[in-house]
Amino acid sequence: MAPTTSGAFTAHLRGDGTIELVTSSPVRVRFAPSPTGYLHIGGARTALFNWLFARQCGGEFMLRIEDTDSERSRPELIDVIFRSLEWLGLDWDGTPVHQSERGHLHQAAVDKLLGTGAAYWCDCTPDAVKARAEARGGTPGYDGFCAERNLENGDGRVVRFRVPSAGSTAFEDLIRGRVSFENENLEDFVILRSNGTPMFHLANAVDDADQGITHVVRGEDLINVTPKVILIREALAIEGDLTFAHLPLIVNEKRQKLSKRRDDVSVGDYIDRGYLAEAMVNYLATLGWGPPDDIEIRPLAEIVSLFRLEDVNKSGAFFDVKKLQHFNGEYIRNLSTTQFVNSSTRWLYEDAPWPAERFDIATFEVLAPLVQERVKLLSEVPGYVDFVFNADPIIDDDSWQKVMVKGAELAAAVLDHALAGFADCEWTAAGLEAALFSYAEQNEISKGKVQAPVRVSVTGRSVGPPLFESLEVLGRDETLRRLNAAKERL
RNA sequence: GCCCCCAUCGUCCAGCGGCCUAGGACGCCUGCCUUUCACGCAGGUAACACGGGUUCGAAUCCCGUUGGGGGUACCA
Repeated sequence: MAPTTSGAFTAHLRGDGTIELVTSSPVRVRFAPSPTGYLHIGGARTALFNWLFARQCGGEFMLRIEDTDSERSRPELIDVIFRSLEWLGLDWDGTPVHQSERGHLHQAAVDKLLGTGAAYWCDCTPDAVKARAEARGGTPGYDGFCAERNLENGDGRVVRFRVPSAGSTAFEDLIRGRVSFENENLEDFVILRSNGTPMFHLANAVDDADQGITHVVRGEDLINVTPKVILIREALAIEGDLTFAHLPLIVNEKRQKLSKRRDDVSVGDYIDRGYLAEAMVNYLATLGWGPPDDIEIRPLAEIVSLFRLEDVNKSGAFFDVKKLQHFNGEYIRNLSTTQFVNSSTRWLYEDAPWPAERFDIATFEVLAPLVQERVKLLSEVPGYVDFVFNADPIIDDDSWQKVMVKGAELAAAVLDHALAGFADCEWTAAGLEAALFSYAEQNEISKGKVQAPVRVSVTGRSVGPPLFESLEVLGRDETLRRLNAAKERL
């Protein structure tokens, strides 16, 4: 059960570039989103797996906002990301760190690398780099043009890391085993932009060390940047081990990495559609991992204790909304009625398909249990009760066509029977049932066929909550009025 | 092109050399239950990419092929 740890000491980089070793909790992970978009499914899964790993072994789950690219970062999104994590229930430890506020640490690291010759200034423009690459034969990448020019700081210049020309850089990945890169395939990459801000690799290496991170759990799309981070750590003489675990990507139906613009994957959108956080988290946990006993739907606490980072899959997982919906339906049905009513609030009051003044919570509460066992998404709730809160039912054309037009003869007879029977029957579900189904018995017609015209007349649709309970809530006068209206429309 | 990773039902997981005539879940199909729908219940459909090894024995180990994905930025 014990997670792989790096021991009780963690390298800590001081502002002046020197290193100190500090004791720390055995495991400390971080989720490090870049505020260039909303939190999406992939990020949520990465956060979840980090969180599960930390919570399971009593470690710490930190947050770090990677906003070193001022051009792309959108500060207003940071709060959206926090709120999405809160919605998911992934609580974090300590105060979130913003990389943009730690420029001095990054600068100190760059200075140190410059001082030891592990990095150098470069005045090549991207265009020049590309032009030389094409002249060489199309192999992309920087050619080390400025490596021995001993340039000083200057306008428009960047700092590049001097990658060893020989040897290889490898690391042990908890999920993938040993991953190795030949250094000759790594170009001298930029660590400090010409505008003075640090690049991702540099800030990442420095901050992981400074925050005492022990395990880096992230998407596989970042696996190729790992050797660069390791090279930087080595050049900075950062001690202590960093264990990596690269998670398989979550993919779309074309088996490509989920993309914010191409795929519909914002966590916020799923909140809006009526998914429960518990269902989302539970489903996400089954993407790339499965419990040993094959029981997929279960409390988070159990997942926390069963989860093993080492058991995570290596291959990409398709985000199957159908299966998510099934999970959601299960979670909705497991709610208490009160919880269900509370969870439905925004669909009852905000974008409800009825005039606000006609809505009555007490009436809804009567129907709620019947609705609860039928919906897979909370956004479906209004569709089951709108007939009560609208002055007239919204007639569904297909339903009307099928039941009231094609079955016009039966519909007319049933309506007459209902009108007569409902006029003085006991106004309870049982009383209504007896009054209507006496027609089915007398004429030897299935109850299903008999209830259909009444349902369509009163609710507008051929599907919905149980009919007699619905009528009971609607009331005698309104029911008779709608039955008459439908009869005239026949 | 080059680098890295991956490969079991349509999909998500189980399987870690014999318990596999490959198990569970979603989906789909059948039936039952039933006032519609949904739930529930009982069934069914459907996979070890291919080729070589290793081994008494391979879905499981090794190599290759093919296929897929990720990366290849002064994004992260």
